[in-house]
Amino acid sequence: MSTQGSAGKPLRADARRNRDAVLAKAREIFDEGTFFDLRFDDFARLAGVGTGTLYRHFPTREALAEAVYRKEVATLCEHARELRGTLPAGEALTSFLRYMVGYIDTYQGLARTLATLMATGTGALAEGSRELEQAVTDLVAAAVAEGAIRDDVSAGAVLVALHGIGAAHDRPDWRTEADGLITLVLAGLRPPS
Amino acid sequence: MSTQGSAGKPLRADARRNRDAVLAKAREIFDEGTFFDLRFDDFARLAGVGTGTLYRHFPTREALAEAVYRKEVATLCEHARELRGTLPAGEALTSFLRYMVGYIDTYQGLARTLATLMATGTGALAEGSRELEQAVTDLVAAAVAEGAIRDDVSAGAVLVALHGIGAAHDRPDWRTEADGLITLVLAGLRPPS
DNA sequence: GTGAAATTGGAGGTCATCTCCACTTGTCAA
DNA sequence: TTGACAAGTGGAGATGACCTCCAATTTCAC
Repeated sequence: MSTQGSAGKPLRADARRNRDAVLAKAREIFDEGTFFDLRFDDFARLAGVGTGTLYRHFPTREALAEAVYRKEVATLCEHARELRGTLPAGEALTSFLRYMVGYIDTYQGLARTLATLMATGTGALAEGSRELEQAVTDLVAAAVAEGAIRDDVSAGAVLVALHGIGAAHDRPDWRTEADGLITLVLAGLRPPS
Repeated sequence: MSTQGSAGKPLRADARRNRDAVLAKAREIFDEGTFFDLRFDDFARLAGVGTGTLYRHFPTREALAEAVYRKEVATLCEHARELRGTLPAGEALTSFLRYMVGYIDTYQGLARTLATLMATGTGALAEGSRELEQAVTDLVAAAVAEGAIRDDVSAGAVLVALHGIGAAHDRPDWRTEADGLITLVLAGLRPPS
């Protein structure tokens, strides 16, 4: 955990303590999926800080969400890199897409929160999204280079599918449908022989 | 255009006029994509009615959105049925999916509004969604029956893909990616020979 | 230890949402 | 046509969430 805020300036000890407390509580509430149901003021109380402090560290709800989201994305990207290093590119891509579904399934609340954020579309997620996007793009590019998948469809198409899976997670039969979509996409990606 | 409200009770002439005025203005603003940026009170002014009247007819923003959305969905479903009647099932499905992308492309504002609504997930869209879902399910079932596509993936998977396309419409390269995803899904749907 | 600078936290201003009800308009039977 | 009652209207104002501001407090370099 870094000793500085998002701007790079070193924070005073008490400031850092408070910032971390807020982040920890936010992550907790993210997981519960109630992040958007809570009054922002009450949230400050829950984290044990005053509203002023909360607003100083995170000027908007979205800014806070983004801070939490960044850690998640970092973890996912890390996993993508690992796969990339240990498997043939085609399998790495397959494995990663399956992993994403499982990940979203496990952290349903998080998925709900993220879906809301994306749709509200304040662009707060731009940076985190770009990182994840890059990871998927790399996997796809590598698979194309190996000839494991067709080369006439962009990685963006796969990302849109993932976006849909994340956004639709409240469907009753979500897991089956998500797995099914990944199956379709992977089948569709096979190079025409 | 019906002469009654959503509950089925016949409305008085002035009530119907107001309701229609609100709906017409709502549709307009839907298209602009600013539906969620507007104060609900101001919206009443724009439609030429008092706030009380607005709230009487549509208790929430979502209720209003749903009323507009229903018409759109009805149009889309009608188109699906037409295709279903004039083309072989496999082609009807292909055509419909391509059509949906074009439709969303044309009505970007509408897409943005719908994406927000879905993510906010008040369930207000449940009924309209179900109708659209049924249309796609029918197309898929018919194609399976004809042996035009594989039978081991549910229509839900296709819907999730569509959901993603609708939700991701703000991506810079959206149109290409959406077309690409449809291509992948269609290719993935081909029966393993 | 001391002073300067950074940080805190909650009281209160601001503004969108929604309710309420005195008044207006439409409907229908005679 | 007219009267009387039901249905509908609309905007003033209550409500409550969001965010700002600044006096008091804490940290840290010297």
